Amino acid sequence: MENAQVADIFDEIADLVELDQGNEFRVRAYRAAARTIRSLPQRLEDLADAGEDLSEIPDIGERSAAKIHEILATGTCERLQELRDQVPAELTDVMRVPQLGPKTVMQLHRELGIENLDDLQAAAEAGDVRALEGLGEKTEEAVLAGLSSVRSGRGRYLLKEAADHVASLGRELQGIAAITRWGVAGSYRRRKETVGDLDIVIQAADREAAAAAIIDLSDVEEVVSRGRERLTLRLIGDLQVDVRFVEEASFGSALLYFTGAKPHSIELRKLALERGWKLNEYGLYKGDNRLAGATEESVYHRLNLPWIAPELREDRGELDAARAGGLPELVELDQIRGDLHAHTDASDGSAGIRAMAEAAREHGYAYLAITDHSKRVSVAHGLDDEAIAAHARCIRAVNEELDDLWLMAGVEVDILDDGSLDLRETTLEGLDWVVASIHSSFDLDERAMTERLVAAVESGVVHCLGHPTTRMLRKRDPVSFDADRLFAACAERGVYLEVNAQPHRLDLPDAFCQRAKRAGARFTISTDAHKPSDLGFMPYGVDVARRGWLERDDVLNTMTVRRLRKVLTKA
DNA sequence: GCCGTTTTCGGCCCGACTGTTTTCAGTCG
Repeated sequence: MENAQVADIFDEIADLVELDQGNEFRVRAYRAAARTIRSLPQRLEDLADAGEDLSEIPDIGERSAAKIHEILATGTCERLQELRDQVPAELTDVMRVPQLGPKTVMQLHRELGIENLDDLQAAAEAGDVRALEGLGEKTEEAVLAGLSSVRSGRGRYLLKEAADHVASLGRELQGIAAITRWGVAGSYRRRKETVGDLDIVIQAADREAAAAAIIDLSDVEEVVSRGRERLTLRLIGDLQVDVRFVEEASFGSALLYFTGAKPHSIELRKLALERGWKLNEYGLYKGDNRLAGATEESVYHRLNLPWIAPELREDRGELDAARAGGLPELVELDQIRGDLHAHTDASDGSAGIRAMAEAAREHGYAYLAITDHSKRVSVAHGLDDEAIAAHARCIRAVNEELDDLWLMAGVEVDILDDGSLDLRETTLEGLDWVVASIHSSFDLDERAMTERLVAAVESGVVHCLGHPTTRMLRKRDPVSFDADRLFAACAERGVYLEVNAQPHRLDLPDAFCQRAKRAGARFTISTDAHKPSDLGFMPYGVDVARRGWLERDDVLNTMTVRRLRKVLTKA
């Protein structure tokens, strides 16, 4: 069993305990355990088999260790079953309605018999919600609005969608005279693959004037709440924006606090407490005396830590690494020297070889791999052996005309159900660069899928595994495979794992990057461009890599063209 | 439920805002 599955069980217990008894500390303990389990470098199953004491793991005590053993042996645990008997499982959906926390949900359950979203909708429409003690008309309206938002599946936005909002909002904020300085915090700043809302920290000479001007912006649909410190808005399209006004001396501590992630902030506050200080969004305090706060660096520094990049702030080991002086030097966008996955109109792209090459030159790249689909992907007009060979001749002819760009003749070859490849070995051996990917039979069981992927890795003719989990954000779950086995195979055979930069893919996901790196694997970051402008997706791939702790040397396409040629010849 | 150079009990990060309230609980981040 994978760690992620064990972690899911702990998270479900946390959800149900929150409803059942509302002991927030116990809930937090279960969630901390789940988070730790997810980011554990080793498999729990292996540790258990080796007779390791699981309670030695941070955030895992005697009781959680016992539960893990039980889960590994039986696939579930008694505590979870008990909770499911006591609390209707669907109440956790009801908790996702904004404004409804555990207390209110249990009150609705007790007094109105509500067990799921449908019950809640009916009760709210009948006016039963407002009749309850402590609830009123406004709450009922908020519930109805929240229900439609939960049901429509809105709630999380792709990072790129959020970036588009930030760009337009930014242009408008720039024009407001009362605003001295602003910055986006939250999961957007941590470059998470999807974001729920935008957190913006604003320093303003005149808060009233700034707030009034912001409310007046054309994108704003509704003012959700408004106080002296905070302004919450809903934009057209439903994205929620939390604006926080801060003084100059607090700008850094506010940015730090609102960037999170929450567990990272809590750990920092504990470090302050250990020294008898207090950390909040206004600064780091010793009594009434502010020790730091104007910049993030000043706060980290007083806590005896180096500044930590936002992408790492997930409480996935970054604080221990920072204390030990072992933070990674994260890969940066300007270190990328080429793109190793791109399509043309020979398969399902929309531009010719030359147009793609031109676009790569505009990005300042030294190389671009043209990797059209193989025949199995018939909807994409995939190419057979003869067509691929002919296409490669075209690519090389164009390459002859270019003196500042290596246009690599490649392919994205399909991995068939049994792990064999969709083109002949001799065809693949004649190419500069071979990406192998899955585009069908996503529902094979873990064992079969692992065999399939490992077979491709061990074929000896593949350079890189394309979008390894094949997930589509908000649309398709990742396929299941034994990650440790696959990553070990990649490390051993020198096959690169692709971090696909398509905004709806972002695949390999960040947590897998971290694990694969520990296993000794290496990576590419590529856009999978289907038209020239798609080469601009590269920043999103770099974001994922940074969240996955990857450094320059982990990423093949940070190499100069000379080194790249050398490495590929050797392989 | 976890944790410990305040150590086996009694803590657990901290503040803003709203709604339904006469002093605060609940939710959110």
